[in-house]
Amino acid sequence: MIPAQTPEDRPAGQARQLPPATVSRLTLYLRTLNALLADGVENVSSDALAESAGVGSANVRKDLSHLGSYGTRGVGYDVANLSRQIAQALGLTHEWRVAIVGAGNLGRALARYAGFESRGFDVVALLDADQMVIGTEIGWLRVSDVANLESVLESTRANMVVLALPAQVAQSVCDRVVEAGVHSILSFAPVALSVPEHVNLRKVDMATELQILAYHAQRLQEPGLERDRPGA
Amino acid sequence: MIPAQTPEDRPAGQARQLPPATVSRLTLYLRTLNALLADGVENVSSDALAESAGVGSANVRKDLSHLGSYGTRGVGYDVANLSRQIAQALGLTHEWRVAIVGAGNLGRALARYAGFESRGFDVVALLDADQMVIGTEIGWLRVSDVANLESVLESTRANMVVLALPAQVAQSVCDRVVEAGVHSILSFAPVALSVPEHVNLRKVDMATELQILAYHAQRLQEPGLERDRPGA
DNA sequence: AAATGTGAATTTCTTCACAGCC
DNA sequence: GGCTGTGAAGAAATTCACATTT
Repeated sequence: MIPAQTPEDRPAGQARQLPPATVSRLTLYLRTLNALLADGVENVSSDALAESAGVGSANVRKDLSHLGSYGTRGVGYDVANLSRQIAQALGLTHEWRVAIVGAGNLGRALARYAGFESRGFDVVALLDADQMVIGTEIGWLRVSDVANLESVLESTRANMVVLALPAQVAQSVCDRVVEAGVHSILSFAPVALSVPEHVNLRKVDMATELQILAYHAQRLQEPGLERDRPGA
Repeated sequence: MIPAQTPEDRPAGQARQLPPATVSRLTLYLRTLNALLADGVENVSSDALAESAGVGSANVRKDLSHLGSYGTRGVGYDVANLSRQIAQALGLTHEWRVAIVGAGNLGRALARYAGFESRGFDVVALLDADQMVIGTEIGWLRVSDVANLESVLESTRANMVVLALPAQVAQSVCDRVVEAGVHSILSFAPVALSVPEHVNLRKVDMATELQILAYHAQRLQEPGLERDRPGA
């Protein structure tokens, strides 16, 4: 009978489900907005945002329109307000406590990465399986034994986990993390992990990125070598 | 008008431009195939590949069909052959020499990351601006002075560059890299870089990934407006 | 005049479903 | 029977273009 909810229905600022492509671009806009904010800039156009994110301006406007109408025609967007709206839509007003599993080269680099702290992500634990590493201090954290994963997650109330460990052990640690009730996982392990439906898993894979570059590079590099037909 | 050219036109093994989404999945299939190869498995079905890459099997078949018909109906794909075909399509038969700029935590982690070497990417140089770090050995490499970027890129014949440096200096180093003739760049700097048309730039951004996780986590966590209570 | 917000058109990507081959 | 390869259908994302507002 009554439609579930018309757009005007929802409390201002409470967007319904955003398209995935939009979500990832919103993070880019947010970064630009925060830089502008630091510079004291008050207004920004969709064109300027598009430029700094490397997308089209119509795309920016459509993305932002999913959050509501926060722009002013003829003027642009208020930097401070839009930054706030995006942060809220992305859930960055919550407190996120991140545990990093794996204190190898990558895990250590991540633990010290200033970008996390400055964006509202608190690194609350660093764990490893190597007895030589457990107990040492890295950054301002003491490395915990991954054998105690469950209790560390609980005592630190971590609600996100970053996996920075070898492919061989990634799945089993991942299972324990899920079992322990953490449902947001970012994996750097070069392997596909399987998780239950309700778990959010994202992957970052550096070798994959290089391979994609290789594909494009190769195609530029041999423009017409063995091509029977020159040009289009 | 006459269609440009039919698929049968192209020399076997010389694929036409692949859709971007396909390229990134091919890297996943390749990883699985190489693992199977190491295990001595000879055949694999699109279903099995789909499972290990976390996509649908029709998607796998469509992706692979862009390379040509390398499967056998009723049987599946020959692991060794398919691995070779994908590697070739991705341009991994070339020799890729990677220079890493920035020997901070992340740069060091990348320099030691075994995943690169094992996938045909040769890390040939590591550069930094810090006099305390220049000249020290990390992994197999001696850290060079980024002031000599151009000559290092030339002498090592690097054809890819990984940027692992702070946002403030990323653009200027990026410009020098492009000017020096390297057209494939993977950036870990949390900033949008602008490059000429013909340069391939990819970005990996850890803070962005966490923000996307935060968005999804928040939605699960939100005390449902019209959501069922998560009790099951 | 300037720039947003948005339906409509377009392109790209995914999924379906089944013919064809082993 | 089992599994690939692929047109056709469907869904998602992007781009266009312009009415609308300041």
